[in-house]
Amino acid sequence: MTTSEPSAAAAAGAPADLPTAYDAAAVEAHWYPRWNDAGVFAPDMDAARAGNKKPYVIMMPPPNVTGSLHMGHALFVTLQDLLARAHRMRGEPTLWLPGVDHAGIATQAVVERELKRHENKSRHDLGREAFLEKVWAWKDKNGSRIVEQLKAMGASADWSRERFTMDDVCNDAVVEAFVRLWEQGLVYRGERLIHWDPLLHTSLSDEEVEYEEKDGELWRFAYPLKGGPAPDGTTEIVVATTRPETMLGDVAVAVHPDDERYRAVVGKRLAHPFFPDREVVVVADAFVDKDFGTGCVKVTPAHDPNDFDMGARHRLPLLNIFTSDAKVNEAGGPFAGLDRFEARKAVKKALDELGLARGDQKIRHNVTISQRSGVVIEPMLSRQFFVKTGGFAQEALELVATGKTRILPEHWKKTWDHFHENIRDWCVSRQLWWGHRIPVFYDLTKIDEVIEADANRKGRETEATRAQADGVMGRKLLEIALRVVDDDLVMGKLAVASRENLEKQDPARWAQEEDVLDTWFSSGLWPFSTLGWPNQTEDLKLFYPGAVLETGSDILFFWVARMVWFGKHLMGQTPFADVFLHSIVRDAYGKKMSKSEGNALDPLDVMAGISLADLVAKTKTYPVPEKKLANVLKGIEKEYPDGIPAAGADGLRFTLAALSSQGRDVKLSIPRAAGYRALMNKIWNATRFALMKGGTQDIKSLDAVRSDLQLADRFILSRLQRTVDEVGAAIDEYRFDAMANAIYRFFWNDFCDVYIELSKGVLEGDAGPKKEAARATLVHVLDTAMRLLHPLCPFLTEEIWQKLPGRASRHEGVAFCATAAWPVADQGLVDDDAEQQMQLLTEVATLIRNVRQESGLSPRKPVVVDVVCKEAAVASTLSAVTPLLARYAVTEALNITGRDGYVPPKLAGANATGAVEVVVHLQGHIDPAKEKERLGREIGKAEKDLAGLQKRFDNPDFVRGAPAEVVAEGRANMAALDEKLLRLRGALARLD
RNA sequence: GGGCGCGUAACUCAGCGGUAGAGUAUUACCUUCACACGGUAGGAGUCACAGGUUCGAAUCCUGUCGCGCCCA
Repeated sequence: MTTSEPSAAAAAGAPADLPTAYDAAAVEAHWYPRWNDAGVFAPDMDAARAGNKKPYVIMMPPPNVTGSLHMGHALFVTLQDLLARAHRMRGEPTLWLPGVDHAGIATQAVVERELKRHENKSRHDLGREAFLEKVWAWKDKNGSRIVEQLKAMGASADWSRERFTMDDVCNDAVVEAFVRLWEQGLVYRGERLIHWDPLLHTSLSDEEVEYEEKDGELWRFAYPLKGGPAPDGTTEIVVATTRPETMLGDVAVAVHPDDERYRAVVGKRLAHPFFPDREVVVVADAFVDKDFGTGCVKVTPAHDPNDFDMGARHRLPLLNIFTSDAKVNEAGGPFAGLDRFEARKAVKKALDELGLARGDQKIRHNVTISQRSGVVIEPMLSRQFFVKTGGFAQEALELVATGKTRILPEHWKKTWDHFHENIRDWCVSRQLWWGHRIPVFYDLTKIDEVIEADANRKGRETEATRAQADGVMGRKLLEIALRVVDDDLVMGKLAVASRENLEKQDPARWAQEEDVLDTWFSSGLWPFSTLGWPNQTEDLKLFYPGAVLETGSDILFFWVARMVWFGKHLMGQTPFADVFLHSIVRDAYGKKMSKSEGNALDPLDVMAGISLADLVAKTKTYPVPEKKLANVLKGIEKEYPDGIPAAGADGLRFTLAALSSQGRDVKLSIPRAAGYRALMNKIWNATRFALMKGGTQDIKSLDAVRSDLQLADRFILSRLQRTVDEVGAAIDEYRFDAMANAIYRFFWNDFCDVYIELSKGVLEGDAGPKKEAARATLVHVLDTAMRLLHPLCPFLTEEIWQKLPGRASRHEGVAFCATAAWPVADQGLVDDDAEQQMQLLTEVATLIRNVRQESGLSPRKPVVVDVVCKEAAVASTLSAVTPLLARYAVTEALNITGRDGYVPPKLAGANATGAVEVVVHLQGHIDPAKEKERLGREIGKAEKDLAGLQKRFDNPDFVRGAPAEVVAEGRANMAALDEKLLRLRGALARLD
């Protein structure tokens, strides 16, 4: 590293040549590679090894390789980068580890779609190996886009440690984790009802499905009783269903045990209209809702979760009626081959023709939708691999309950608990190719033995024994065996989990499981797989566990929970002390941003700016439904009539942080972003001012001028210390909005509006200690403020910090703002007196400005003003700063006087607080009528305030019950208002 | 059906027991030599509604309505 690194603009010439507007794009392009090349983003390994300061570690939530930057990414980059940069500046060895996720289903779907479009082939046409080659090629070509975009936002992640969930390091961790869980009995293979996506041909986890409320039809039909009427004369049972086609798989009808209406039929047999020899029995089960529909529920255990449970309770058979495409299979007799929705029509028609239809009614009901493909999920009975979640859930609940892992904002704790208290085992196998192939191997030499054992146990021949008899062998036989043989036999005799690829070693004997693991299995290992686990690497020792996991609340279950389970189980401790969940970025109307809604804003467009025309053109490329498009475009034209102005990376970051409160969503407001973008420019120009007016030569250190500091200097330095504390606390509490606001207030209101305005006089005046003090203060404040703002706005602050004169002596051997020391408040500079005096000064100035402005005086017209003080202390305070006040309020002559013997001029405008009355000489300018009107308004306001206060004091309990200081404050305010009113009324009287 | 969050100025949001705040927008004036992505001054809110607790409620409690999200 070198301190003589010239910045782009510094090289361009003298500070006075700085452009008058901040050019974000140029600055951003300039600094990012310099930081990166200098190794700023990597943790300080020596410090980490020394162990004096605890390393600060954040694992970046790996974006999908298929993805491109969206607002959710922009938000997490902003917040995580902010944390990483702040802690790095605090001297903590900081690791922010980035990476990308292979995103199994999403990526495979994208490549399959491309394959179909360009070559009109399916993945099966290519075969597993060739297809995977395609996916890897696609990943290599497109996978870096998202990384480049993260960098464009300023992400100070350690790219030298970047990981991919399917690289060798992560892959080893997945295999190791799976094998361990298998050996511990925490993974099992079993036949369960799972969510089946008939389009993607794979199982999904409980978390990968969504429920959508839709209009539907509750359709009724009758099952006739077998063997004649029941004792009470009942001849049929009418059931109501939204899925008539599933009656092909019905094995029972259930009624509530307490339901008088059906007491006589419980235990009776019903006639299945299409399968006379099939048993359909009436059972009593408390699950049934007596008041829903007819109070009778058809039971299809193989295609409905509730029915599955009921089936288990009543030992009912499972009858699968669908193929993997969700078409009716051979069990559906005459309906075999029909798609489930066609089958619905056909079944209804057939039942109608049999005279069994019993009417219908409209109903709103929930339909289960695949989050991945959007099609209706089919609950299917299937053999899959599951992770036992009971133990993990207990540990997860405990970690959070005891505070070993904190979930923030706290209201998410309940959601966490609820999820873990109701969790079911996790289906981790996916019928995909892209992903981690499950490291389970089947021993082909044992197939015959296992099949026979299975048949013996069942006491009948099976599909497998028949296949054996037909001479089927090897993998073909394995496939059948895996479908048929009891799972405990497979687990116990046929299958092993192995770290070695047994199939590669001995393909004649071993065959690897075809399925891959759920993407979240590998993501769950992310906090330690990325550090080299299971190898005991130095990184793993130094950087596990992490400090905080920052991510979107939408993946609390998918990801965070899994990391906690695996981290606790495999590493022995929670992977992070804090979980901070940021809100979901929504549009101005609170809708989730989504391309198909047409309301997605591209962070890059907000950074670089985009015209209305381009924005419209871009939206047209989004998959917005035809019907909606016109409305969406109209909305855009209304929302962004002038397009979106370029906010720069820093502007976007500041906006996202400022808007990220503790609520549940962030509504991105472009007008508000414009305000924060203006702040960037304001900061830039304040720097221009400092360099132009303060000069760059021989800036003294603050210590050297400490005894020469004037009121304005002391004021801004005091405010700076408070801001340093506020910002530090805000970061520690994850109150990023508070951080942004504290800086905004300090920079705009305190530094620019007050300090710079007041220091102009000194800076333009003669050389001397006061000027030296002001120059030193100016630079010191900018230097500190830039470091304070750096985590949030790294580019702007680096650019400015580099330009500040005397930097080398203040920060010896430090090359970047990014590596400079984090500001620490100097309590010796906190100065209540200075702040109070400055407040008095600005108040008085505002009184004067108010009078002159409301009187219609030209702002540049100097006026004569008397400031009449009630107390001598106030008078002396103001007298000491007369030049400042005169400048601030643009007065020609300023007379600070006591009240005794003061005679106001005949024609004057007046204003007052409790402490002072300002009298503005207005001869020749005044319109007495207007002035009276203005005074009347002022009096009215004061009276209203006074009345409010008076009301409190009218209640005797207030004085008795309220704390003394509140009462005292109220009294003081009342006295001040009384005084103010007295002065204003006096001024009004003088005008008559 | 259960849970969570939110309803404060025209918009986006802070405040969460002591007389209502910010940014944007808006009105008037200002091409003042850091910045018109600017300055100065102003206008703008029965803090969703109804009860309750309290000397005092936007803030705590209960209920109602509306919006959003999550889980069944």
